[in-house]
Formats: sequence, structure tokens, C-alpha cells
Amino acid sequence: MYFCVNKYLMTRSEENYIKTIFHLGRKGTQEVATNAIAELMETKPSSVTDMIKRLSEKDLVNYKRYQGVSLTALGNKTALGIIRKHRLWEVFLVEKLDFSWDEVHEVAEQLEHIKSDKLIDSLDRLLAFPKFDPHGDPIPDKNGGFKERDRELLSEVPINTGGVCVGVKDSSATFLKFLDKNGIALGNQIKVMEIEEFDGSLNIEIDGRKMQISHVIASNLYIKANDEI
Amino acid sequence: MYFCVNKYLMTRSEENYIKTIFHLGRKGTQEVATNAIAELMETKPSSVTDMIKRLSEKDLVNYKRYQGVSLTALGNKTALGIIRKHRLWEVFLVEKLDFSWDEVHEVAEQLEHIKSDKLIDSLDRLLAFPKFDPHGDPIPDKNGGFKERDRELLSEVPINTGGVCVGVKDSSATFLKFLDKNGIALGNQIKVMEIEEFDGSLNIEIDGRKMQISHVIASNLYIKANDEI
DNA sequence: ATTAAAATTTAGGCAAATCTAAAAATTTGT
DNA sequence: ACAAATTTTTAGATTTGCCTAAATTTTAAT
Repeated sequence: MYFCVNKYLMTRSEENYIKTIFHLGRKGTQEVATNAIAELMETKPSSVTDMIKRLSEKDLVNYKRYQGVSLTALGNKTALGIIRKHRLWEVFLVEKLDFSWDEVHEVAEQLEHIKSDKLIDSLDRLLAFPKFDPHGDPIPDKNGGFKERDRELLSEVPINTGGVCVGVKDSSATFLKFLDKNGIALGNQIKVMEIEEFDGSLNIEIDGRKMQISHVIASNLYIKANDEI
Repeated sequence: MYFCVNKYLMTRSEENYIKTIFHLGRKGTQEVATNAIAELMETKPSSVTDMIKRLSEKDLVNYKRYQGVSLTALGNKTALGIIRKHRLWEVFLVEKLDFSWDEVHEVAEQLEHIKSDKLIDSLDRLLAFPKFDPHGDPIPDKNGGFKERDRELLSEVPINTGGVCVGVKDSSATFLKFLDKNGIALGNQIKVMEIEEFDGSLNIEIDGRKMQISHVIASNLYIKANDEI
């Protein structure tokens, strides 16, 4: 069956390209540009073209010269499988091995390529079938199904809105360490008290404590608005 | 520092060669033959020669043309690091993910190449610093130190000797499944009742139950003789 | 001590995945 | 619309890790 061929005969590099194309494809519904892939993967456009041709032959991407690239249904399913593994391993590292949320990415990048259905399904069970990773991103289920959580950027909500912090947009170690240092974590109750006109910085109340954060910070924090009563 | 260079810049293939040379080097204290490596790794002798040259340049093996190969101190330390990872992952798979002892090898072969000191030390802690893997083989500690357990092949002990089953010599899935089917597991009390002169098969008592096993089986089971009182 | 057999190495090639430099197609600015 | 700038692709080279076939060295046999 073709799915298995793809799933078990893919190289690490092919998997990384598929994952990158998936992430870039989410933003716009557009075809993904060769240069964009090259930049994100820190490689040269010519290398990207080479790989795209190989992926195209394996029916993982749709490709027309000079017209960018998009995932086929098969490519999409493959990407979701890799992302599922990545995020489950991240949960494992945080929950079972006491990694902090800024330490998990690098190791999960390696672990996501381990090939064993039994392994990943057992891991899922060990972790009690988590729905979100340590950064608040959703974990696809066995069949690749996943629902984006209903959430908004803190920078986009009106004054007086309160909600629970449920995710970060930028999950770089730098940003995550900043959040740690300032006592901001998933699960915190956040309420927007005031928005500074001059620079867009926000006065917020976070778990009862008042603080000020820049617009950049707010535009990288997701909250789920509290249900109105 | 040179050790780090080696540890973090080694390819998967280089690591596999080092591991194989380590295992072959244990048996005799002899230099390891090119052909032996090729056979165990299911590759061609010419490929082995290629790789040995590369490993030699990295100071991981001692090599003189036509004279076989042996690990340097650095190579040995590297091998022990990989074996530590392999065996810790095996314990994890059995203890935490309910794999059976015949299922762990293939996945551990992949996991052993993941590079992260923090990961492996945390895993060690999660598992409560196990000293032996699911097949009874010793797990090297952080510094590569490990002690072979005092044990003997069941086929080598005299009649009336009793002991605990502490390991298997052959850890192929075939043999392990055979043991499962016949209710033989690590921790069982085994006593040799009689040895058949004709074919060397043994009548044993295992956890109180009597059974007969062939010489081949007995020569792949390790026991630790009961302390005399 | 030669010769035959076995083990090992060399030579030359191939595929994956990358690179640089140059060519081709597309997009943009006026 | 057309030249300039940008993006993308091609061509050709490199490295890793493997292969086959041929040559070389070592070992074993008579």
C-alpha cells in the first residue's frame, strides 16, 4: 500500500522538507515559494528545487516549474504524522523528563523521525492522549485529525477582555525564556486592562498580578476568551 | 574538546560500525576482522575498509592494512555511550510502553542515535537508574563504567546446580518468543535435575515446574548460581 | 617453500543531498 | 511594454556511504 511505502521509506531530509512545506502552506493558502523553503531550512534554493523534484516523483507534492509547491493529500497526511510525533515527544520530554518548554524543540526534531507505529501509539497512551503540546499547539490524532483550538492573539482582543493563556505563536527558546522570567505560563488568567496608544503596549493583569508587556509580546501570546456568563 | 567533536559529529553509520567493532572485540581480545564486520553488518568487506579508514582518521580505531581493527580508548568510550543509550531505551520500552522483550531491539537501534546528554540522563533517572536491560545485559553508567554480572551459561553448570535466570546470550526475537511460549523469563528459579548424555538436553525444574530443554537452549540462558548457605 | 585459497584492499562507479555559478523564467518599476 | 530585478532552475562538482570487479596481501596446504 502506497501510504506505507511513503511512510517507511522516506529519508530524514525528505521528511524535513515535507514538514517545512506544511508549515509554510498553513499561513497563506498560496503555493509555497522555493525561496521561502530555502530560507526556513537554511539551505540554498537550488537544493530545494532538487528535493522538490524528488518529492514530486513520490507524489508527495504538486509541482510546476517556477510555480511553487503544495502538498498532495498524501504529503499532508505524512506531514501530520511527523507533527504528531514531534508534539507527542515534546509532551513526553516536559511531563516525564522534566524538560522546560524552551528545551524540547531540538531533541523533538530528532525524535520525530523515529519510525515505529507501536512506539508512538504507546507513547500517546503513556501520556494519556494529550491534545496539545507544551506550547499550546494541537496534536494530530492517529488519523491526522486535529482541531485548531478556539483562540486569539492577546494583541487582537479589546480592552477588558479576560481569558486563559493557551499558547504561544513564537516558540523560540528566547521568547519562552522571557516568559519564564516574567512568570507568564500556559494556564494563567490574563485580562487586558489598558492599551497604550503610543506604542501599543498593554497593561495586563495576570493571575491577579499587574504588569506591562510590549505589543510584540502580546502578538505572540494566544488566549482563549473566558465564556461570558 | 576532542571527545565532544567525536560524540556529536558522528554519523549514524559511523556509530553503527563502532558498536559492531565493540561487540566483536569483546569475544576474543584479538583484532577484529574486516570480513566479520561486513558479515554482521550485512555489507561488503570493501565498504568496511572504506569506513575503517575514516574511523581511523578520527582516532576512533587502530588500523593497520590487512591486520584487522581495534577500538582506541576514544572509540571504546563512544561505543559504551551508544550501548548505554540502546539499553536504557530498551528498558524504557518494556517498563513504560509495555513492549515485550522481543520487540525492543529494532526501535532501540533507532533511538540509540539520538544526541542529547540531558535526554539520556533524564531517562536514566525516570527509570530509576537500571543496571540491566530486558535481556539481562548490563547498562554502562554515565562514565562508561559497567560490571559484567557474575553469571554462567545454564549448559555449563553441573547437575543439581540451582540459580536465578538472569540473562540470555542470543537475544533474537525468535529465541525470546520461544522462551515466552515456554514460560521462561528472567527472574525464574532454575535447577538442573539431569543431563541427557545422548544429546546433551537437560531436565530442569523452573519455578517448581519440570521441563526438558535442548542443549542449544541451555547454552543461551544465563543463570546466577544461588549462594550456598 | 611454493602454490592455492582466503581475506583484504584498491579502483572506479553510483545515489542522496548538498553546494556554486550560470542560465532561464517571472515579476516589478517606470 | 520593456528593461531591471528577483526568483527559480539547470549544470556540474563534492561528500558520504555504499557497490562490483580486479589486484594485492596473508594464511593454509601439500
